[in-house]
Amino acid sequence: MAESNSQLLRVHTLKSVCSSCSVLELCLPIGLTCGEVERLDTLIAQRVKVKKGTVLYRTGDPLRSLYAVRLGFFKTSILSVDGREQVTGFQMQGEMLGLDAISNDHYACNAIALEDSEVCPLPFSLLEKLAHDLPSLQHNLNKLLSQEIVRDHDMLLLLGNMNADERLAAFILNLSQRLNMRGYSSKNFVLRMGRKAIGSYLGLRLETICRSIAHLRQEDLVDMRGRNVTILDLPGLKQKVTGCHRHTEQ
Amino acid sequence: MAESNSQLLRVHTLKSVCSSCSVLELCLPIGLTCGEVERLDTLIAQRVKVKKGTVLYRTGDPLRSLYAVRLGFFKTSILSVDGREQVTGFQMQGEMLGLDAISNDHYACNAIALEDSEVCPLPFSLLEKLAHDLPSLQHNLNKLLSQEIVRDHDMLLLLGNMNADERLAAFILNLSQRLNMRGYSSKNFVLRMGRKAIGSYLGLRLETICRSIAHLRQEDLVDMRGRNVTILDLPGLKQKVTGCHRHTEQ
DNA sequence: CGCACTGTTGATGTGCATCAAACAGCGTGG
DNA sequence: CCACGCTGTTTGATGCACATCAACAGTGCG
Repeated sequence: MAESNSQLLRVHTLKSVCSSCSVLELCLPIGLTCGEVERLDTLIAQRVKVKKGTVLYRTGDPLRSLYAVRLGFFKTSILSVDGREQVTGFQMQGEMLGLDAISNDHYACNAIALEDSEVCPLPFSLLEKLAHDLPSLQHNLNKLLSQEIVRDHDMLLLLGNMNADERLAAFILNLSQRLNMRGYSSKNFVLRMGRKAIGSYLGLRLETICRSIAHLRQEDLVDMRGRNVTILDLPGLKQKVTGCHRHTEQ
Repeated sequence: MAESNSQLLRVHTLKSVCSSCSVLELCLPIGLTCGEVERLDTLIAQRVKVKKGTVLYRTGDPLRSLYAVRLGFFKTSILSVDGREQVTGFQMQGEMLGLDAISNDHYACNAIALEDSEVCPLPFSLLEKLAHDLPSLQHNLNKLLSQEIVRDHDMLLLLGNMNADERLAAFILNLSQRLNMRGYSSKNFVLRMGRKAIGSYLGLRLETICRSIAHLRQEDLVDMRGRNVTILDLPGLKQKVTGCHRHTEQ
């Protein structure tokens, strides 16, 4: 039995390596040579399945690994003392979980799978060592961290300056674009999170989310029934956001 | 003349090194050995003075250096296309500017000095090389980036869940604590930014800031006249924020 | 089939934005 | 020196966007 188990594990391990991973071009290995990706492979003992609703890590847990999302969908959130939840992000394949834990070796948020998912745990101490050997990996890690900061600043702009309809439009456009980058339809997709989570992310109540959905529908910009989203008028939707959207020169 | 000039520069250079810098224990060199700090010194060609109101860098400028604030006070902000401003942070001595530029080699915000200030430019490509030689420097850089993410997430919680009075209380407490860490009074300090900038940072209008100040004064929590702040009731002020404040286990 | 959960829509209230005016501080120039 | 304008701050009156409370519809699961 031990043997058959190790056989199974081996198969699993072989499948888990970065070099054969379909999200390689969106993940940590961007721009690494084949040889470098192979060394990155050695980090990943195995992929881990995370069932829908399962907590990947909790606030305060000691940092062991960063997690690359290989498949599925996560949300990260922080909790106030009196139980109010602030969703800090939604992560899909190729995106990294746990970056906030580097600050003090403990995760600073909760990460929950919104659907059956799969992650590649990257033991952080090993990752740091490997990054030392592979400067472009180190550079990628730096970039990843910095990108998260830029994203967060964009969220500050959203929360500080946009009204409910604009926030929702920006949210839908953001999802659309990220799905598109991954080869999925940018016009037609299904939400992995409920209205409450969207509301928490956008700093609104779930009822307000519903009403803003109704507004966008009345303007024939999107069709949303339940969790199914169809973008009817992409330029119109963008119009709704630009103006209050980030000014990025170059 | 060239000689006397280089003499002057030399003096300035000598004074600029990390090893003799008073904010060393709050800056990049935390935990570095003397030898390591000396190597970090080689990065810093000279300190740069930045006059009040001067732009240190703008959105879209190519990343050349990160900047350690040695003295003074900065604000960073992003601009929406139609000119609305979102302040993303206020930086004081020992804090780093430009971390968001690593994401794509261009600064993603504007940095402006709120008073006459002084920064240590850290040429980023050199910093990366040096970090490769000094693992603990690399680790510090990673931590710095991650800490910025955690701070930003706290701001999301603030903007998403707190009312005006709570936001202002949190803001004052945050300043008080950071000043305290630097050896200044935590009860008595002067604001370096105007009501408008505070409002932008906290997602509120300047009039609302004024009113919230009035509220906190009426409750005898703080005395604020103009830019002078006196904290009268620290526990009371904290009380105002806890409840909606971040739940951090351990 | 019934129950729980999620989403939708309506009625009402409130916290903050907006508009407006007065005031304080401060440097400039007459 | 004071008059002046400029900028930043304070306070009041009003309106509106979103929260809150409540009822109901749709969906999925045991």
